[in-house]
Amino acid sequence: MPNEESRRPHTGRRRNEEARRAILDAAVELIGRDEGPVTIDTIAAAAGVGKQTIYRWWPSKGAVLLEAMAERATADVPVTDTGSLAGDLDAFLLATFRSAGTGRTAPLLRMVMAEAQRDEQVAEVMRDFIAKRRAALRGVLERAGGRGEIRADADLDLMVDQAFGVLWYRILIGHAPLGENEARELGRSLVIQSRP
Amino acid sequence: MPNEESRRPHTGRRRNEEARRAILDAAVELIGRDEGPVTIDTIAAAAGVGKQTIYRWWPSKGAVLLEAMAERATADVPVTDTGSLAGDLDAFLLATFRSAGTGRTAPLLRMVMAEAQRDEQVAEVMRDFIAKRRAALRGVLERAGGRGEIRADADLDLMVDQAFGVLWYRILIGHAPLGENEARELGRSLVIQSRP
Amino acid sequence: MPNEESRRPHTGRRRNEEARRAILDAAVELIGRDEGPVTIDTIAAAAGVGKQTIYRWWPSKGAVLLEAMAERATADVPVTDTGSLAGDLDAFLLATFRSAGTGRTAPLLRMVMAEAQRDEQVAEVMRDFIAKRRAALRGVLERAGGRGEIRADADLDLMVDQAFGVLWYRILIGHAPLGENEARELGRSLVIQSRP
Amino acid sequence: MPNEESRRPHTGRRRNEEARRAILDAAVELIGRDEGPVTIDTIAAAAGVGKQTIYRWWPSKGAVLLEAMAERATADVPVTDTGSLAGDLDAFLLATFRSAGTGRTAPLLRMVMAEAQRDEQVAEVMRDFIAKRRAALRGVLERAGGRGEIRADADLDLMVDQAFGVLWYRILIGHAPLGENEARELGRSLVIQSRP
DNA sequence: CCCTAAACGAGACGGTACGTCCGGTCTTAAT
DNA sequence: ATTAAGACCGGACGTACCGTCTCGTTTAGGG
Repeated sequence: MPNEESRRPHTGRRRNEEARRAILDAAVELIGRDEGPVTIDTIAAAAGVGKQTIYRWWPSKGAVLLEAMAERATADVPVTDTGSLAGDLDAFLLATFRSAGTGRTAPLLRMVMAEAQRDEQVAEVMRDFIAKRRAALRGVLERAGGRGEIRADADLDLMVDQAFGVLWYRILIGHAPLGENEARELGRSLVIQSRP
Repeated sequence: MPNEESRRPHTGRRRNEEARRAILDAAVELIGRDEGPVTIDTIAAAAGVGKQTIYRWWPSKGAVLLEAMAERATADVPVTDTGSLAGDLDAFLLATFRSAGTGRTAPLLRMVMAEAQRDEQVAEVMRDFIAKRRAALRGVLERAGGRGEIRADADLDLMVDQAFGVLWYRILIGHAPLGENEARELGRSLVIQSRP
Repeated sequence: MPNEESRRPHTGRRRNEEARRAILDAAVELIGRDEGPVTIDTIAAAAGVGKQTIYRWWPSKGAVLLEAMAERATADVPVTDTGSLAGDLDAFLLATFRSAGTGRTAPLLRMVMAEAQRDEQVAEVMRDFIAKRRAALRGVLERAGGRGEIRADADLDLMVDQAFGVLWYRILIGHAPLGENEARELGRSLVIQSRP
Repeated sequence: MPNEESRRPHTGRRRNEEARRAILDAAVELIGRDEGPVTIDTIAAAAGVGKQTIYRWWPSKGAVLLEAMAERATADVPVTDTGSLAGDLDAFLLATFRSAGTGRTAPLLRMVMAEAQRDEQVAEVMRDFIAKRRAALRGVLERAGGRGEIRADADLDLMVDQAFGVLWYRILIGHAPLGENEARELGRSLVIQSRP
């Protein structure tokens, strides 16, 4: 690790961006295809990369998956302001469900969540990631509160967890779909329960 | 495999119920104590049992944990009828949170859920278990509907998933507590959103 | 598998010669000490090596022991030419008995022979090894035949098998010693029976 | 092992002798057929017998095989007196080779010898058995000595071990046949080397 | 234009857990 | 009381992954 002064700016070969991409893509691809176990070895082989190249940049398999997941999530779910709680929720939840419910992403999320249960390091980064997503949704609710759309004694954190809870619960168990209708219905139920 | 007539009733030694108990208890105990990894070997050793005795009756570690989990859940969460949606929900959610949020049970649930993401056999039994718990809560809501306490266009399945979603989401991420206050607040929000 | 041109010379870490030595030595040591069972696990532990490192290079425990045995045998029994059958036999048998009858080697030979009875792969390599040893002794006899020291109708293969038969029989049963006197007496009996 | 008097003729279910035969036959049969491993379980199953019935009468698998082997050996090799060393040796060795070289017996002998290398109890009984066979052959030689057919300084024990050594060596390695010609040639070589 | 340090693909390494097999003991109902 | 069936404890097997450690090669600065 370079020190803060960076006295010797750099010598030697730089990180290969292609390898990074190949690793993340191979990981997602393997999880999505669901053929056999997804291990560091299979990821490395699928990416045409040595194992050490993975361990040089990530501490564990969970970290790789986590980065792949985070990459997709931040790209897909920008927060928009439509002027009404109903509109904002709809936009947020539709984008979120579309991103998370997708064929390739859902298995990835399942894997990351499973990994976080075994690996405390992954769990920690996961909590950070989750905190950001929750803050985004809570921001939507707080803005609506500023507009007087939410009853004073509403538990915003609980509402946030109801939204993400439904999402994760259905992803992990797979007993119900995660389509646009479900996103809208969920938005509606949150609007109703928060009315002053 | 014995046929439905059970023509050949049984020969040979019977299953040792003490061993079964020791295995399930050891598994829960080890997960709860959180000292080192919980493996089939450590469970067998802690239960004073040969590994084969575990594999004779369960196909995998996940199946053992699942059975231990199911045992506790059915014992702890009977459905009661208080006459009102608010009362019924309170009773159900308080019992559920108390059971699931307990020191020993929460790590067990996390482990089982993680296992279900890797092992399709576990996932299948998990889905059965989850379906029963959801049916119980849905029963509470339907009874309230019969009393006219619920608006006609409410999505009962979504409400059920909001409740269990919050529960699992908080267990798996661990960002918020799962105490009596949270149970009550959750019940209240469900009552509000379902009012006609 | 490298072709004859060796187009791709080699990539990746090379076989660790120290590990190989440690494994073979540990195996012989454990058999010699006769404390508890000699298993792949105990060999690996004694050699400070992972089990997989053993299985990467040998197909079975028998193969490990066989290699250890072959190593010792070729080192210890060079063929010498004294000019007379009696002298050559004496030299060969003394060296052979000294090598095979040694404290550490005899238990090794017993183990290998036992293993060869269960494992056809070991048996095959064993037959190769045995064939070489038999050829060496037969060479001694043929050289004597060239000098006219052996009757025409002598069955050289039978004589060879008498020599090695006595050796193995006594090693396996342990009813008689395998010292210098026995080697000399055996040599004498072979000389006598082969006289023209 | 049932005593010779059968003092307590019967209580409870009676099948002992049949079971004993079935076990010994099944063991030999399984070893001879060479299909899959020969374990206590497979022997019990093939004999239509419970495992406990085997362990009631024999201390280990090796003991079963040993008894099967001993049964055949004593039946097949009576010592005869033809009046000459050459004749006696021929008779003894032909009978021995015929018995040991047989399709079903040779694999049995290999198995027993292998077992004796691992199990000291089997080794002990094996040494007894071997001692008897050696004594029988030594008796033949001593009788010839009494007739003046053997030189004074011949090492009778060595000659005995040469004979049995060839036999076992070829059985265990399988590099040469064990037919009538080999028996006769072996007898001839022993006669030659013992001539006064 | 070479030198040197880092990153790379390959793959062997020490280690842990897996799920299976087998040996020898114990328990059950039937005979 | 003995049997066949079969569950039990213990322990070795051979495999799969993990995360680390060499190898020899490739690549990008700095001299």
